[in-house]
Amino acid sequence: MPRRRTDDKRHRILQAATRVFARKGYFGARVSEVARRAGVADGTIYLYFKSKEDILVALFDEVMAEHLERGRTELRSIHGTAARLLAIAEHHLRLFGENPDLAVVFQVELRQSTKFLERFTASWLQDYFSLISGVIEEGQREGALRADLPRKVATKAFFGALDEMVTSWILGRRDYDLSRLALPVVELFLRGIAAPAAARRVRPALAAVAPSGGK
Amino acid sequence: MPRRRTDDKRHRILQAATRVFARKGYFGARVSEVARRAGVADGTIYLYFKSKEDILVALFDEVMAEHLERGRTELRSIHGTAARLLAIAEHHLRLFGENPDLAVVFQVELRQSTKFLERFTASWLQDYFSLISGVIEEGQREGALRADLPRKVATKAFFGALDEMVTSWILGRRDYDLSRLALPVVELFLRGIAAPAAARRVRPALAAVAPSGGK
Amino acid sequence: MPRRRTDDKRHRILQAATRVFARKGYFGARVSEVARRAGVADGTIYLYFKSKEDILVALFDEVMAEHLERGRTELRSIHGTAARLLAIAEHHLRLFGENPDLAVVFQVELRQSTKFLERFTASWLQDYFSLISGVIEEGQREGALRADLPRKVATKAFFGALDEMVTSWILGRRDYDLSRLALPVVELFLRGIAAPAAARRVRPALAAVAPSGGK
Amino acid sequence: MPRRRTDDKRHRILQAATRVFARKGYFGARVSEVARRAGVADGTIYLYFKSKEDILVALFDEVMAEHLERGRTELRSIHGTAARLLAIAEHHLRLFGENPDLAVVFQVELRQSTKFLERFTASWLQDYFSLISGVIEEGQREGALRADLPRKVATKAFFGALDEMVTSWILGRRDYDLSRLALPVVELFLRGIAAPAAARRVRPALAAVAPSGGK
DNA sequence: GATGAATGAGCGTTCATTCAT
DNA sequence: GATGAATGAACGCTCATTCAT
Repeated sequence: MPRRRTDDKRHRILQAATRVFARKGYFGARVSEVARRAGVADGTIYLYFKSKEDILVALFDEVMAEHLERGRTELRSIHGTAARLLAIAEHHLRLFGENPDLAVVFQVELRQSTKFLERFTASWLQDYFSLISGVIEEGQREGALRADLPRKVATKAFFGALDEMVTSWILGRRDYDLSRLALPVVELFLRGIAAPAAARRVRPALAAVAPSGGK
Repeated sequence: MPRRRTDDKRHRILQAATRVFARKGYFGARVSEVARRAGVADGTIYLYFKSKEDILVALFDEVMAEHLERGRTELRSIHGTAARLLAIAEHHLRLFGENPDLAVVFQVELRQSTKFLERFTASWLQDYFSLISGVIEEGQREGALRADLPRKVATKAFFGALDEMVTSWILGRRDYDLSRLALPVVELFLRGIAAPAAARRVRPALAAVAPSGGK
Repeated sequence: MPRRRTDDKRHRILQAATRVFARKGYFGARVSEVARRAGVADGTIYLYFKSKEDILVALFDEVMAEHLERGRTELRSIHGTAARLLAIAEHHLRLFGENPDLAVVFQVELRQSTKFLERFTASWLQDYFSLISGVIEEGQREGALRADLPRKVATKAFFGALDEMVTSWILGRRDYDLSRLALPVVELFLRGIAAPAAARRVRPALAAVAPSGGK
Repeated sequence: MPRRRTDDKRHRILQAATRVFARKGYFGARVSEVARRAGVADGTIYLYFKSKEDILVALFDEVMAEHLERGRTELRSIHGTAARLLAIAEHHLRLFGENPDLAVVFQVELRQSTKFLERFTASWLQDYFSLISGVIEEGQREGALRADLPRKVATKAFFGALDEMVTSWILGRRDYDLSRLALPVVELFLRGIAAPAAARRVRPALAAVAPSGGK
């Protein structure tokens, strides 16, 4: 598949931007540094992107489009709720574990302002939540998952847990394989951390203390 | 404990900063706007804070110090792992649910750059993680919690889930009581989402598909 | 009349701008050069003016307001159409003859774009035309001036003649006193250049050749 | 005289430039817009013109060369000072009245900087002034025009009057035939605006008030 | 000749910070 | 302590011009 010279240049700019945004932060990043690293002139950037912000947006849109597409494709051949959730988790953790710069951009830089975050939430995060939520719903229909927990909360908790794994890894020494955490996260999500013997007492215990327990 | 007039000014600056940072983002916020809103001159800000960044750091340090202190105090009078986790979750969600501007600053603005995020992780997040981790450890010692899950992963997952509740709430319409989510989050954390009958099959099912399952 | 420090600074910026705009042209002028010449920092300019363009506009508005005001005041004590027209002409030519930089800005830089020119026409030029036109009208009422020429054309011709004196002087060696031209210009305007004996034949002669002569 | 294909392209560029310069101003005009409008590639412009500035210069040189040439030719068959001045005025006003874009460029854009204006003055304006001045001189020799007015001042006044007719027309609604003004302008130039009875008193009246009257 | 992608110098403007009052 | 006018370094972006094809 031959790439047009043009696509190559665009790609190099995105790569350079990922690197620079990850190291300096979006606001700290200089367009001229992105250009230098991409091996193009400053002005060339503006032949491919409308503005500095547009680079960030394109970066995230394109990565996410591909990530989601791959996720959906893979899920087609995987059956069973547990296996599917594990696949999602591994995908997620692998994507960022293998691209730490990308991880930094997604975990940190993209959340720079509610503006970006809202855009990001409005587009791919919704899709991602749908993907997860769909798997959960299916599990509930099949009886593999409990139906007495709000699905939305469960979806967010699952995503939040994965997200925090990535964030912690990024900010830490990154000296372990991030995707290895998929298994414990999914297991925790499915079985909880309560000891089996204690599990049946969880609900009454919580009900006793929760401020809304009386309702 | 009488407050000096001076402390009042400092406090007003922090309040104004919370508001402005929440609305405009840290980089979009203007020191002069913070000053205006605080009812002081631009230069006055620098009598109380070293720099714009210092305002953000002070903001977060002080809020967190108080939050953690209150959390620790409260935990002394609460017993039982489930109840303690619920207390932490409620505390967390109530703090931000009652202070949306603060929530925006903590969820979004503080994560603007790895620099801030690292500082934030290095200080109070470590303490917060210790608090959670301590409760989990105690639960494991007492037999209330399983010990076959990495405690660190569980801690991060718990925090990540809470964090995501806050982020979603901020970015959404904020038309529900955030702290109400404490109960389902804790219950999910403790019991998992797998149906009781299916729960015992989770581990073998995962082991069968996990790439690292053979280990 | 004590000047506030602030007014002094503003004034210095306008003076510096006049100089720089005259020498380099508006587009060729650098804001930093204006600042340097005014002895202020670049940013200080923006405490007094909204933008580079605003400097030009303020320059012209203020000079013209003063010029017109003085012109109107002086005319009050001058009687007779010829004397009044002469006063206007001398005022005009003296203003620019004594301030060549100002002249350059007004004759050249201000006409840089229809945008400026329209603004300039809409505001003070209208007033200036009214001033001239008023004197002509009065002369016609008093019988000192012919009424068989369109007053608007006469007004523009008078102004155009003065304007061209200034432009030519600016572009030339400036080695004569510009205001000395007031007298011949006014005399020409009043009596025309035709020899008295030939004057009465002008109209028939023109009528014979003018394309619209038949009407 | 067959035109090479090449000349056509050059011509289209000049036409496009006239349009764009008139609408956006020289500095506001983009070379790429001129290219687009001319239907050529950006780079092609530089095969025909050395620079953006060169386009403007060529535009004006070529229009003026043709205008002057036509003017001179026409004057050969016109006799009588009044008729000749009228011919010049009509030519002038018709040229611009029929080409408003050209008028804008000549009245406004060309005067953008002393640099352009000086060049313009040095070349064709001198020729134009010579043309007018020649007619006046001839008139004076023949006794049709007074000789007691500085010829240079009269020339500039005549040109200035025409010039102002064009400028006013451009900036106004352009809802009348510009060339119709030739007749009143020439008549004014020849006979002046003073009422015949008052005309003989003009000189003494002016002498009485002119600051240089005592000389 | 013609193209148009690429270049990179250049500048108006912003705003955190300072400091004379 | 408090002020707010002044500072000036810093940068995203534009666009006339070039040149490999």
